[in-house]
Amino acid sequence: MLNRVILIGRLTKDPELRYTPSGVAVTQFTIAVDRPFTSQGGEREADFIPVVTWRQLAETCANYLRKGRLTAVEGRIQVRNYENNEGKRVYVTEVIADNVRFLESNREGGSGGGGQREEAPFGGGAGNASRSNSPRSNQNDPFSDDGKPIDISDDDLPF
Amino acid sequence: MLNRVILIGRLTKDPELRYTPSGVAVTQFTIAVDRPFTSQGGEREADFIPVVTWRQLAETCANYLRKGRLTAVEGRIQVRNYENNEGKRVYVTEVIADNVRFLESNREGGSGGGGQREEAPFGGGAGNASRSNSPRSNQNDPFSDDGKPIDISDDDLPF
Amino acid sequence: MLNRVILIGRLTKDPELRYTPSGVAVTQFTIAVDRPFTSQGGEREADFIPVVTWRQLAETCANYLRKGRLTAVEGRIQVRNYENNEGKRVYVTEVIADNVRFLESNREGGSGGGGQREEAPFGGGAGNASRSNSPRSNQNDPFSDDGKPIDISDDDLPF
Amino acid sequence: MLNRVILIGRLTKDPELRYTPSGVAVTQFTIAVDRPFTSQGGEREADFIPVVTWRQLAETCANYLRKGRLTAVEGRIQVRNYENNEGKRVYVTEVIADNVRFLESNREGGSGGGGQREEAPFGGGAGNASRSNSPRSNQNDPFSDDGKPIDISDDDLPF
DNA sequence: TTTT
DNA sequence: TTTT
Repeated sequence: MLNRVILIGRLTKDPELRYTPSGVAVTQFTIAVDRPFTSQGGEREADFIPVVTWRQLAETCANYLRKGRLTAVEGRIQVRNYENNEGKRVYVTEVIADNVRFLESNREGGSGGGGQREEAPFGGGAGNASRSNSPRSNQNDPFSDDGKPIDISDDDLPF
Repeated sequence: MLNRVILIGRLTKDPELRYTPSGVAVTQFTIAVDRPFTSQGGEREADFIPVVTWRQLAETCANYLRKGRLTAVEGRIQVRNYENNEGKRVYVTEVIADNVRFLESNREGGSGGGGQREEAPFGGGAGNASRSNSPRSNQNDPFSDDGKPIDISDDDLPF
Repeated sequence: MLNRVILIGRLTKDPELRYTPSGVAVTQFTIAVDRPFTSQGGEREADFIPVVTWRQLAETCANYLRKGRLTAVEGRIQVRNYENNEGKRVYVTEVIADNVRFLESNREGGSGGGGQREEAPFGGGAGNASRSNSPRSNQNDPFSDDGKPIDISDDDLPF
Repeated sequence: MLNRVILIGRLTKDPELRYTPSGVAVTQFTIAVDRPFTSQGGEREADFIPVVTWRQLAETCANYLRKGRLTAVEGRIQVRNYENNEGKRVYVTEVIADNVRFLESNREGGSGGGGQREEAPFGGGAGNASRSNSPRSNQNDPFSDDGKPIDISDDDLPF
């Protein structure tokens, strides 16, 4: 009846833009959110939370977000489940974002390589960009159950 | 850096109160939150979100919450992971609640059987109750990976 | 850059539906939210927070909300200011709601008098109702600075 | 019953640290939060929202926050009211923060003058600093009704 | 596996 | 000015 999440953290990798069979943009990334306390052993800990954005917001995120960037995410928790190849039900919890704020537009030093270097639109979070992303292995993708290709279908389209 | 969740929904079952080896109370339940839209097929859908409470809040929740009750939960997303008996890493996402509001204190008609019928404290959510809960099978526990007993240890203690 | 409010409380009165000069619906009400602690003197206290809804949500709120009803409100804080008749700048803080959940659809006993008794749509908060509201004096309107008629113009239209 | 606010914006001035008669630290500042849309005239607009922090968080904010810094604030809405010198009731709405995150620890260029230049503690938001702040005119203080000294008393102490 |  |  009400389901609201707000996160501030840093991207663990560059975002992944894909398209559903019918051509709708989806971007996934993981945000690392430091916990407000240390573990019993005294180490800093973080939660690694998968985030999904759709349509224009997906394009904008793919365009402007990069690994390491401080980012605010607003959305709702979604719990999907599917049967894996061993016939076992697997639960996947993600945040479906409807608002993403880029809190660092251009990180000093950049993320090293020869990536795109686009400026975020004024204020962050809005925009209407398109982008042809290079293919990428999703071997360590937190969204996919290993051995099973990730499950993006038009059935998952929210709103 | 910031991690905040607010949910309003209904309990899918009575809550489960347990104790860590060192005697700290933990209560788990699942809250069903209706999505704000229907699926492509036109059915109403819901997300089933696991919630964990600790210490005194755990005792209060075990005392006053029951299956079907409308409840507000405030907390943060936590992603735990462990290796299951096949050596595979399993991710468990839960909401660690620090505030729970009982939006229906005594449901008309009750939940049928001969359960406890305690009144919630004025305003809901506060209180300082204790309770000796009868043992309960955790066969259908949504928190446990089947075949693996649930993993409540003092290491999970937050705050 | 991000501005999010979630409130659960009770309406202090029936909501007030009006229309801007160009015919856009606006509904205002005040929600009383109990504080989580008592005052130094030991009394329970509450904050009385003005809420504004626009367009279809305004119509639905006017139709289904009534004094005393437990209600969840999601929106953003807005601070308006204007010059009053003594030339002094007055600040008005309101929550502009984009999501309202009716947590009690039909209160047992009703609100006494011969008011409307409409049932909320399944799940609350959605719906597409229209309603011809009778004129109402705004003598005790919490939104108006006394002596000054309330200031609803098309300039205030959000989104 | 539930009252939660999350804001991300920039400080309009350096924060103001004071002490109640009994010696409790209070820090006030205003955060400017850009609206997600432009006004009818096409200008960017913002809400200027007063924030209050108490005790140790007050000391930390006074120590590390400065005019212009991007900041996340988590708290609750509080509506105080008092009678002004003309016998009129004045309502003051503030966000009482219980969590503040410093999203920019040391702004490039600084705020010009010869202010303190302390580094924020790792991660922002924690800390236990003390500071003797120089007196400051509160002529444009959004918290004070002009002509009336600001009203910080031990009665306002939350939690 | 699920609540109304 | 206020809700239960």
